[in-house]
Amino acid sequence: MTSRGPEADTFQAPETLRSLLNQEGFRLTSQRQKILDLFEANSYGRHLSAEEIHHALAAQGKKISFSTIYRALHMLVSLGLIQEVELVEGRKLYELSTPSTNPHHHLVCVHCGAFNEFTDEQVTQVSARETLQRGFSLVNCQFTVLGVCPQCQKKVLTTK
Amino acid sequence: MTSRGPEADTFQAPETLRSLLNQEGFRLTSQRQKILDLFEANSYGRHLSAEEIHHALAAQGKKISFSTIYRALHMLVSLGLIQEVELVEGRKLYELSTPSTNPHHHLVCVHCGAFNEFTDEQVTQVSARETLQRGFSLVNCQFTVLGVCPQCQKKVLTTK
DNA sequence: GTTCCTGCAAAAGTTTTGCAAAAAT
DNA sequence: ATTTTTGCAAAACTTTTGCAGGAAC
Repeated sequence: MTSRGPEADTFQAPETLRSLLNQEGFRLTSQRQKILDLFEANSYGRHLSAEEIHHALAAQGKKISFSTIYRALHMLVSLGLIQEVELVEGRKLYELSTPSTNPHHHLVCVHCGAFNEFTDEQVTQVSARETLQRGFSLVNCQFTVLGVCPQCQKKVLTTK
Repeated sequence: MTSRGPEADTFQAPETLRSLLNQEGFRLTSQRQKILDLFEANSYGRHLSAEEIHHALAAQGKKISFSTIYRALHMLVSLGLIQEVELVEGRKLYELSTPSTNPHHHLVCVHCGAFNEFTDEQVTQVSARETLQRGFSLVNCQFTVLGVCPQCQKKVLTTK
């Protein structure tokens, strides 16, 4: 399995998923379909962990083992369809890929874990510039801003 | 243990380490001293994992248990002396804190794991702006750019 | 002397792997 | 028919925790 690199930044229409997989020597299984469906149903900035995927599918009566989930996630990452982000410690999250010209970033509350997303042209430009300067090819960038959200600021003040 | 927040961004001279700890109800132990020494000896952008700390200290004939290492790291983070970064998956790295007005960011090769650091005023401004806009207080920000370094680009081309 | 800290060993949590049965091509 | 994929169970890996003995204050 090799990464497809930065050019793989457009979504695949559902009907082409099978041929995309077959093209790479993979097979379209109901498990993989369900997992990708879940991402697409949650496309508005939802991040999913393996645990959340397992739970959500179980709730729909579709039990998929963790090994299958992890293997599917790795495959989807290697195809460039989803990306790994690490907002929460000790656990990987996955989200649908966005075009590399328009990555989005995260503002996370260190107390409650709530997060906002934002896009920023300047940040995108910086990633392009830094990679170019050093001869790297750009794969992806993650900008995570950690702070304390307004609600938690109040809590902290009143608790102490 | 509570976070000291963004104001805790100046280094403590070694002789004041004890009083800093005592002030917070902690004690200065040889283990904690050794761990912090290691960070200071590696201050030029070195990131250390718990495993690397354990190994480095063992090499100096100073065996410290993982539980002690992890507990010390947590304490040093809560005091604002070091910070957690997640460049490599599934493992936390720690580095000496830098002033919050001058955070540095990372350009990581997804193939070999090599990384460069850089600072960027624009990125710093964006983090300040985003937190302000949403009423968050800024704790820290991590900008990680993933790419393929020049050496690995050559390897990939010749191997395929 | 009291309180905090260390080390051990065991546990917890997430992710990975080997293997036989099942499914996709 | 062949090759990939799944599910299970077990392992691997990093990190956390309980507790008795030891160190710092």
